[in-house]
Amino acid sequence: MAPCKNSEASANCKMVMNKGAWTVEEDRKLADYIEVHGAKRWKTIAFKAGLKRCGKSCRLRWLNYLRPNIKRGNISDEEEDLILRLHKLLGNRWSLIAGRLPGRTDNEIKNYWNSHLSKKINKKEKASDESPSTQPQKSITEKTCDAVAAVEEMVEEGSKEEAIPERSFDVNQFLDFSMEGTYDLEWLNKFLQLDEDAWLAADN
DNA sequence: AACATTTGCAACCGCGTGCTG
DNA sequence: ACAGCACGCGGTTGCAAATGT
Repeated sequence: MAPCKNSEASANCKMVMNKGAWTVEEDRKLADYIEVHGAKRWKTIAFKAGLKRCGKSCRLRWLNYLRPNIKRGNISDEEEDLILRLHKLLGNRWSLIAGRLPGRTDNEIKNYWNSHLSKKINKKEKASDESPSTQPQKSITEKTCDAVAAVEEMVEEGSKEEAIPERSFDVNQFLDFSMEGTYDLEWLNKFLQLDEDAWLAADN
C-alpha cells in the first residue's frame, strides 16, 4: 500500500490508498455501489463504497473488468482483422478502436496490440524484406490495410477539394459510434468498397 | 529440479480536455 | 477569464504464469 500520488487524490493524499490487484471483496463493493447509484463521480464512489482506492482506480476497474457485457479473452479472427484495419486508419486511438468492438475495452485492445499484433506485423515486415524479389499473395488483412490506406488518401483529398460524388467519404459518419451494438462489418465494408480499384491494385 | 527469460495482462501514472462555479 | 475538479486517454510498469535452458 502507498499514498496515491496522482493529482485527483492529492486533496486527500494523507489517506493511505490500496494499490495493486483488486480483491473479490473490493470488486463486490464497487459493483454493488454502482448498481445502486450509477457510475458517476468516481471519487465519491470510491469513498462511499468504502474502498481505499483512488476514484481513477475504481473507474478503471469498472470499465475494464466489472462492467456488464464485457468480453474477455479469445479475440476472434474477425475482431483481430478489424483491429488491424482500424489501427491502420486511426493509429493508437485505442478508445476509438474499442468503440467499434462491442464488449472490448481500450486497455484490452492496447494490450492485445502490444503483445500480439505488433509482433505479427514485425514478423511480416521482416519476411517481406527478406524476399523482395518474389511477390507473395497478400493476405486478406494486408489487402484490407491497403484499401484502408486508399480510404485515408481519399480523406486527405476530400479535405483539399470538392468531394467526388461517388467517392464521397464522411469522416464524421465514419467516427460516429452512435450505432453501437451493430457488430457487423457493413459500416467498414461500405467505406472499403468506395475504391474497388485499390483492391485490384493491391492484388497486383 | 532450479533458475533465467519471456509473455500477457491488470493496474498505475501523467497529461490534456471539458465543465462548473 | 480563471481556477479547481472530474474524467478520459495513451504510455508505461509490475508481476504472475508460462516457457526455455
